[in-house]
Amino acid sequence: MSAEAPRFVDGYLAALLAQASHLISSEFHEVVRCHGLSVSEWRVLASLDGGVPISIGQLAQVAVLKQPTVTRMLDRMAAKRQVERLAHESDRRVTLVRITATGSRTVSRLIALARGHEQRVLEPFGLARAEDLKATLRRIIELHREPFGEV
Amino acid sequence: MSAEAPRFVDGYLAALLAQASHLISSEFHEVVRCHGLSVSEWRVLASLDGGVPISIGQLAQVAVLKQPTVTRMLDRMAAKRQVERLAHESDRRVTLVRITATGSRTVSRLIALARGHEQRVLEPFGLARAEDLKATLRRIIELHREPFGEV
DNA sequence: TGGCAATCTATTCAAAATCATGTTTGCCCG
DNA sequence: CGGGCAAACATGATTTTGAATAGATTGCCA
Repeated sequence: MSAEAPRFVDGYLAALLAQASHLISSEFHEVVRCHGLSVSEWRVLASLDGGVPISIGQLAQVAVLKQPTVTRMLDRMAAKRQVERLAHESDRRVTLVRITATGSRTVSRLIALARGHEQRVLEPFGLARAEDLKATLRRIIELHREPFGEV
Repeated sequence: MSAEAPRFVDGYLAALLAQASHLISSEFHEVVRCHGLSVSEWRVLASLDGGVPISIGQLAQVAVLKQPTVTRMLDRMAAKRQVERLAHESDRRVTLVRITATGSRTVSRLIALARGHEQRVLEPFGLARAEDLKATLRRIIELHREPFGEV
């Protein structure tokens, strides 16, 4: 019967997003480590999956990392032949990054596992509510991405 | 008319959560910095708001930080008289942490601003959809919190 | 066309986070 | 009781991160 004063963080959207993101990601990051990748490497490879080259800046945005972090990580990952840098055709300021066949093999396995994990996470909510959640998140992202964060 | 092959990360829940969390939080973190706090300090103070003492472990969970990080941060914040450590009555392994009056004043201002920011973020979605989002996030958190993460 | 602001990546270096481990306290059970 | 084990926080060593900045290239415009 005691009316617990609700904590600010239990109702604050940013806190809920951070907490949910952290809990869900952490679970899968154990799998990632078991496959010999760091969390950041997994993010980079997952972001590059599909084979379409993107710039370092875009990669940083998608992988939720800072540009200097990505630059350094690419050095290591290129040494391991997981990714490769290539020049932009018309703009020589830009360095494009592409996943290699080696990197692709690695990340394919992990993506399959990630899909399985995601499915287990979303199972209690049902398809409709799961899609609704994703749609809302996508809309939030769309509304808050850097004004000119086009592809 | 070209059917773009959808990127994995555009449909992957963990990626959507991370991206949304990052974008929303980052926006407000600029305000935090302007008030002379680091992002982690803001998280700690916001987590302690309300005045109820909690353990360092709990604080780490709520603030989405590791225990050693919190321990060291508390040293600095205690020196600035924003928080204080106190002993647990019955279990001397536990260190409880409480926000001070000073810390409370600081965080109150920020919380007011955070509520304003949150409102602007959620405005495009309407009250019902906003509450629905929060409810889903809370349920995800509940389902994935450490088995015995009781208060 | 020359020059200047803007854009993009690399680099630097100090601060912060993290892993592994140590220390203290509590708990359980023979 | 007391030894073994687990929990909670602190600490030490190392890695990672990030803000600031440099370097290189491009776009703009007078």
